[in-house]
Amino acid sequence: MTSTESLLSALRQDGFRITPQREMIVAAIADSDGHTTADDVLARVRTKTQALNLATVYRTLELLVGEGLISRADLGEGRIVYATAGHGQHLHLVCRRCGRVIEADPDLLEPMRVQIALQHGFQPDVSHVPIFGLCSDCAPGGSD
Amino acid sequence: MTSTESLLSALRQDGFRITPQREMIVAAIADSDGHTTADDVLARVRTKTQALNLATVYRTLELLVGEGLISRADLGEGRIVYATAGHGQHLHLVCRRCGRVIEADPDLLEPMRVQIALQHGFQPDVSHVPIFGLCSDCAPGGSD
DNA sequence: TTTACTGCAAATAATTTGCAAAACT
DNA sequence: AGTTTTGCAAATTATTTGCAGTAAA
Repeated sequence: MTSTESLLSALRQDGFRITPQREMIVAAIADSDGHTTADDVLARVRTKTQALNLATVYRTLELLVGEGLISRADLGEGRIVYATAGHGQHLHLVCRRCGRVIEADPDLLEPMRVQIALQHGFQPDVSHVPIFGLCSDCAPGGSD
Repeated sequence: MTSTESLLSALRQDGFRITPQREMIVAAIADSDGHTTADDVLARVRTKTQALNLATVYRTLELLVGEGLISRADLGEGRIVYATAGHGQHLHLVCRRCGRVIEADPDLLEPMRVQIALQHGFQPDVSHVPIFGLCSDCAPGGSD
């Protein structure tokens, strides 16, 4: 079963209706390799049909996040990205200067996650963690 | 020398003018225990005088961040907080559900920071790191 | 048939910007 | 005096919302 199908059936099970718009939105999220924005979802769907409004994208994204079916990461500067929950963990290194987003090994978060859970009873959303800073190209005093 | 004074002299050294507005804004940031928003800065200053416009707050905050004199952290949902750079490191645990922000030991970041630097040449802004998730009160299946 | 969902357009809200007046150096 | 900075108000951008029509179940 594709991830699109499982997301849709989860929605249906929770009593929500499956509309063409929702199908297309979910497919667009699943298609993206795991990082989409509201705008991007609209653009992807619009390559196929005009039958989708941005407001609907927002509403559907909100619905999916609320149902825990997709995760949401705030990369700063209004950049909010979504990914299917089954897509695995992400550690995004977001460059404050050039805006570049680098993927790092999410296992690096494990020790910290465990300690935070132990010390504060806080459950970090390790599925999608943004870390801000400067990439090698933008860092001052770098070796380049 | 207070941190307010050092920030102002740094500004002056870089060729910027010291205005009453900038003095008040810098003092407000230093006064706050290290976490302020643009709105909060305006409110703090407004308790003393009306001679300050929100646009000026934004411009000054941007200036200070650009000069590296204060750090800026995006806590999501439009919550952007500022802190004086000399205020030490912060690890914010931001609850996605209730919005609570818990302070954690920034040393927890060290191992990850080192690995990220080694593996990607990326320099995380460890002065102010937000981690999103669910606090003990909001986490499902918690022990409460 | 019933009620949820969608599209449209207007409403929000936070931040940014142009420009003339005011003020730092 | 000369240039930067400020205040004001309008512009911008992303997101949200009301409402009436459309469609899933």
